[in-house]
Amino acid sequence: MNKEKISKRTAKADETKRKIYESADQLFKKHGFDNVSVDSIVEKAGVSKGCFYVYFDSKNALITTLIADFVDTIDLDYKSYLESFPPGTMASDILFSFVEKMVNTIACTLGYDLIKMLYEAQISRTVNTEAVMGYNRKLYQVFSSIISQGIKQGDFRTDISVDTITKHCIMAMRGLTYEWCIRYPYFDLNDQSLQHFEILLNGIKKQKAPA
Amino acid sequence: MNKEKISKRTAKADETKRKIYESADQLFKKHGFDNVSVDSIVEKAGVSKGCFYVYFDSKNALITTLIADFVDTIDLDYKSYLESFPPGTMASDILFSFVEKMVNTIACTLGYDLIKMLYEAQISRTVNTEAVMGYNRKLYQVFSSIISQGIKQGDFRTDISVDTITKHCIMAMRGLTYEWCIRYPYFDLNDQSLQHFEILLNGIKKQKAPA
DNA sequence: TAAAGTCACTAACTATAGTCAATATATGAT
DNA sequence: ATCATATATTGACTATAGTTAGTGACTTTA
Repeated sequence: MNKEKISKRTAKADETKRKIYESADQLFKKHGFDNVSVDSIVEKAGVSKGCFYVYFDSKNALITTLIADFVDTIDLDYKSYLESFPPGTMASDILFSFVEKMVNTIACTLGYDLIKMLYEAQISRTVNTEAVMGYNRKLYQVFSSIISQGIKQGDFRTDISVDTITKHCIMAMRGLTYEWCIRYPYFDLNDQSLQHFEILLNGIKKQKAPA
Repeated sequence: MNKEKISKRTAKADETKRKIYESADQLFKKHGFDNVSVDSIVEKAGVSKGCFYVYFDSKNALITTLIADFVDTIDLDYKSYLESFPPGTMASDILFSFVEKMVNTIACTLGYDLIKMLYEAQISRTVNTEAVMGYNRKLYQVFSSIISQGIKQGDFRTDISVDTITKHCIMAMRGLTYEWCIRYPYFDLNDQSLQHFEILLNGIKKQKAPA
């Protein structure tokens, strides 16, 4: 009976959750993830600590929610970037451009602190990062369509499924990003990613007809 | 004047450090990294908490020391494994066997808990993991010699340096391991690694003479 | 509209990593 | 032997994430 009802009570609850979320967002942007405590978030939001844990399972969970919301925007941007290529463009060219686009987003738009936090959250597994690593993430569709195109153009191998190649590519990108995180700032994500994908792409392309 | 002197004092200090190290090792093996507090370690070792922080910078630092010690043993094992191949074996065959060997070591000998802890420690960067990720790690030499052999045998590309290929291979292995950590247990490290290296190796091999 | 029930919220609590000023003890010089 | 110095060690302290029993406000039901 009490489903979907916007009562005075639920309205207040939504407002409380929003206040916590906004306060955290502002504090994180100002001081960085590592320098903001739950205490400072709830103080700014004007609620108690226990209240925080009603709406978020953990500090990491809140951070991951923030990131997941961002990822959604990012993936939409990726999608429109992909659609900006004129039909008939070689898939391998698109792939390289797209890798550069991703690298730029990771290193510049999102930035080291945020990405490091996300990768830490992912591996600590104290929080559900499905939105970022789930195979239904829009990013997989974007990659998938590039690979499909390469196969249609007769340039890519056909003995491995589109789905499999897609997963290996995204895993490689994640691996590169992890390496960037642990070696920062002594690792040029752009150079290394392009070099790595040159090798990987070479392994995905159909071999030239043997003699 | 007081360098390298084994006095009653330094002997006791060494003994104290060893006690902490051993106590931690035993407790970690028994309860897992996540379920052992610094308090419980110092209690078992019979020293104070402050004393712990004289010998180890953090709990993570102690864990990483334990892991680094283990890694040393592992790398020696890798080296002797490599030397067990008869001269003239194809480098690409060695590479695949070696990947399987590494996967087995990671998943079975070391195990999920330990690897997850290491990867968390690496990315949190609250501790120096040079021993594991430093380019002077023995593992790089082992990989390097496989790649060199492939080039000598005329099977691998020569337009990228041995050093570069080595780094990309190890980074790929690290990426696979990271993926295993975040998707455990729904990710078959063995299958995925072999499949991934099939692609990567394909990209490293010299193309068959074009028609 | 009054009682019963549900839900948002509080604040004091625990657990645990890490710090630091004070203390105890070994060593070296006179 | 005695004192001064260096160093190993202590334990009470802070900081911070997360828990929980309790309270009061809102909603439903009779």
